[in-house]
Amino acid sequence: MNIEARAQSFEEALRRAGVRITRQRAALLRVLAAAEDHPDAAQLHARATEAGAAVSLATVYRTLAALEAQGVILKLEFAGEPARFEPADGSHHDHMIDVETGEVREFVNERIERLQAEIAAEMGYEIVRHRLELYVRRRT
Amino acid sequence: MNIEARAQSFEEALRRAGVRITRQRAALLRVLAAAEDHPDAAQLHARATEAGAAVSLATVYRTLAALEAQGVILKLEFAGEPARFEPADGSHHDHMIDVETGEVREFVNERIERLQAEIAAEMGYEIVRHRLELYVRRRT
DNA sequence: TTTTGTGCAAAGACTTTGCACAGGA
DNA sequence: TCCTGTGCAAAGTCTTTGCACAAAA
Repeated sequence: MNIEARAQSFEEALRRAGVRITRQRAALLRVLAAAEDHPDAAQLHARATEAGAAVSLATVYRTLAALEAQGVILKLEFAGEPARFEPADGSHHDHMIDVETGEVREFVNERIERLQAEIAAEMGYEIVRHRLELYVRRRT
Repeated sequence: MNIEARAQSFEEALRRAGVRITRQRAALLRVLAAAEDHPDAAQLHARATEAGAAVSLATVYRTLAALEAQGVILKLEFAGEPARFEPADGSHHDHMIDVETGEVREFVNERIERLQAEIAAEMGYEIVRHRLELYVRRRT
């Protein structure tokens, strides 16, 4: 999905929620749509500013909250750092964080997903959501 | 392991680190050793106070940091709540959080552990630590 | 025009820290 | 005695919010 199309789908999601598309939000949606990493609120704010669209940090947080409520972005809360955000288009995946560089990589493993569901079921629960993060170091 | 024995092992760990055992720390270690749930700093503070041992919240945080640095307790950072702590005696386990009640249950699954290591290895990494949390709801 | 959004600064939640005094070893 | 620990309050970090003004629809 290209950047503009993704930004459009963010706009639709917000409109669906009865939220207005303002200059600030439009700019922020494009910054988010273009992000290939997993930026935090401050980084998104900086990128929007850099792109010439002044947006206050408060608005960044408010817009992120609205997008998250609509389920079009995901909030990632890794250990000991500010929350990061990513578009929620694709399929579910988990994260691997390089403790040396801070780089985040995504991965999926069907077997792990299945095992999680089984474990929960055995204990009498169903999974609402889960969080699996591998903090890793490059092998030498 | 009974409470006193566990508290003793905490003391030893601190002494090994060249940390003094003060009245406050001794009290806190006992509160921690007795905890069967996964209390946060404020709860530990309240329990110590209730037990008649006044400890400031700052000291609670400082002592928890020292214990964590020694590896005898683990800091759990679940989504959207203050950090919780648990003794690190037993074997490794992951956590299942009931989103309705906040109750935390522990579980282990050897297969998931192995799969995680495999995934990391395939991508050229080794795991430093990991975090697996299932946010669940009781099945109806 | 009506209603929601924005920016700012203040407040909030959790955690850490500087400093002067207290108290372990 | 010497040096670390303690309590307090202040500061720090990330995030949310009240309010008056601005701007979508």
